[in-house]
Amino acid sequence: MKAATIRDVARHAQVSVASVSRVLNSADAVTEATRLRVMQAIETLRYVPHSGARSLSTSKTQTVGVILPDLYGEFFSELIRGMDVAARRAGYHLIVSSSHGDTEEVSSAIRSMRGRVDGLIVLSPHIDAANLAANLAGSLPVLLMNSGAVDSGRPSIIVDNRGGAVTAVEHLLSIGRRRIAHIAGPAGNLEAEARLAGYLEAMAQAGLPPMVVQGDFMQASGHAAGVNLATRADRPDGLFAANDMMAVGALLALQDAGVRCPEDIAVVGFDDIPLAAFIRPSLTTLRSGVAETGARALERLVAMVDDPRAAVSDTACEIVRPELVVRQSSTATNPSQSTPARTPASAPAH
Amino acid sequence: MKAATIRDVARHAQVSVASVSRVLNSADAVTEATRLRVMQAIETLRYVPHSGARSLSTSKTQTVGVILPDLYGEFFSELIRGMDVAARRAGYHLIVSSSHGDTEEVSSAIRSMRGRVDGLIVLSPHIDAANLAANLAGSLPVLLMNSGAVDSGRPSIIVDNRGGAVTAVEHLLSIGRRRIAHIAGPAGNLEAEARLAGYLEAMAQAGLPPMVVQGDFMQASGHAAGVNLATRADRPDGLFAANDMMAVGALLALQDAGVRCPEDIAVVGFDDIPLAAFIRPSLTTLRSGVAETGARALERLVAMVDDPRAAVSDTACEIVRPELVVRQSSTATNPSQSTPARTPASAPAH
DNA sequence: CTGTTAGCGCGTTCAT
DNA sequence: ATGAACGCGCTAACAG
Repeated sequence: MKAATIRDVARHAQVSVASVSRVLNSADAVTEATRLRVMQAIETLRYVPHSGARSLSTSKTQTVGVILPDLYGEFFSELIRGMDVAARRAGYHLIVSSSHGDTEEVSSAIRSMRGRVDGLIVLSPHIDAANLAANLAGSLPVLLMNSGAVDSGRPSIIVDNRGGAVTAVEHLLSIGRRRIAHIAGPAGNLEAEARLAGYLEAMAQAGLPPMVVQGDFMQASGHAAGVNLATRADRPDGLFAANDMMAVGALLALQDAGVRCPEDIAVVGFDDIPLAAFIRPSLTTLRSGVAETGARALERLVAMVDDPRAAVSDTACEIVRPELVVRQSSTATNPSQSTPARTPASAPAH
Repeated sequence: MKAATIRDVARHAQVSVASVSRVLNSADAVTEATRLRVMQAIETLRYVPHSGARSLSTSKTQTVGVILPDLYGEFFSELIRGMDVAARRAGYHLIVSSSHGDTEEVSSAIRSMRGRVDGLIVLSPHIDAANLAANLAGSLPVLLMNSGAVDSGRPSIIVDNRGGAVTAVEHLLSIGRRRIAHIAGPAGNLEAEARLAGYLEAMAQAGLPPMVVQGDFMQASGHAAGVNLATRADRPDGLFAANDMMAVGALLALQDAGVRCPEDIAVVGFDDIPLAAFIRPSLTTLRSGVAETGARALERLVAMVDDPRAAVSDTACEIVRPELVVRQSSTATNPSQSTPARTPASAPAH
């Protein structure tokens, strides 16, 4: 018992396939009589349109592909959640594809998307991967995220990582911290590098020596860095981690080592994943609105898909300025230099 | 400049489309000479097969759909991550569809999948939604998850929620707790109800009166429940929350109210989401291996898709027995009734 | 208002 | 070994 096709319905309703198609998705005038007969046939045959066939005919899949480097952690889940709500609002489906480490995998993933999606959202924090993606996509609309290529001339959304990092350091300075360390993200990752650059810039600006520990965005590396920092002779009194996961890892390591936060060391993360508000002390961080950004990305891509003109005219690189969210982990302990707790402050423009 | 089709390649290589198709995906003998010419043409034309057209022709999409009630929280992100790795390993794509509250939305979502996927994984914790899904899918293979229908005769994977709940309560009893409360999940949710049933059963077994506070699986409801419990005259000394998110919410509320954990109240959650290990005190919980279960689900579905015989013979309902993971939140404080910390114990079979 | 027909891009017999 | 032709299920011109 195979699924019924439009022809089965037509035969059963004693009409042509065109008429069936019309009652299904056309505003074209159709006699109420035939409309009823068709509906009746659809009902009894339990007919459901074959979207694959429809896609081939209309060359529209109502689906967008999302290429991700990874799927681990709350950052990505929030991102997908944001895209998902926007997608269902626009009547689109979402096909996710992750774990694309090297360039080769990314290109293969993109190729396999052809004829399957109407557009692509590509998250590629590695050099060239973004442009590569845009090229490989052929005529498919592509929206780049966090590609680091601010002036690529391609539709993209990027977070002001450098500016956010500067804000983080300035915040730590404002509560009297001077020995500020940084846990960096993985080398080669454009976002990690931009955050490192911002940190270095702000430290230099303040005339302070930088103190960088290597990490890889994962919680474990943050923990290792925390252990490292806790036992140093020149233990820092401030810490800016390149993302929240590492900040949390460091926080736990410091606490286990008996270092108090924020008294002994104030900690700032990046992303504002939900977890940041749950741990104790709650984590000061830079909120980039992950879910909202994901939704925004999908909306822009859909606009490009729906309107070919938008696809060519949209050459904008939208920049998301992260917002400082002060929580317990960096609450001022020195009354003379206090910062209002839990009051989000806008990040300065850069 | 539109994308090249197989015909363009054929013309450019001076061969028929059949030959092009052969070099692409057939082991059929093809002259090395023509093979080279075709490859050459593909290269210069930057030809990429149109998977939509291929799907229509082969009636195989190499894609599976995942229908979820929600996409919020680490539970679902872990689930998708597990499915994603299994999918890419099997050469399949993943199309996710969430936010399906009522039955109507679920049915609509399933309908829109026809002709787009080769099979469906449906997570529907509401009554009938599961069977509904299986019916609506027509001839599509469907794998049900956490449907609560143990004996539906349909391929499914369900967690032994009742058994896990019993284990949780028995654990609390084993460390000397007697006034054990439960934060329940949303009414109508089969998983929540099974966990509640297990709690009630274990309490009755121990001859203790139940104490249930209503929740909805979200962190906020756990927090509210925590506030409630903290101020009660008969404040409990043990707490079993229907999932980790609520357990964490309750934990924070209790701490803010000055109630110590585990000294004053021991807490146990359910799921073992990553967050459970990060908070302090770390959370004792029942691990169901969310990512692994997701991967397993996808593998079974793919088996059904690849082998029609499997699709009919596979009528098994795989049961996942959650494993107790003891962490700080329930570490025995009474030396005479200690439980080894951080040593996972197998859940008893039921 | 309705039916016929030609594609959409590709896989696949069936001849040659 | 290779090519011509048909079909997958549906939409959209074009006639009638």
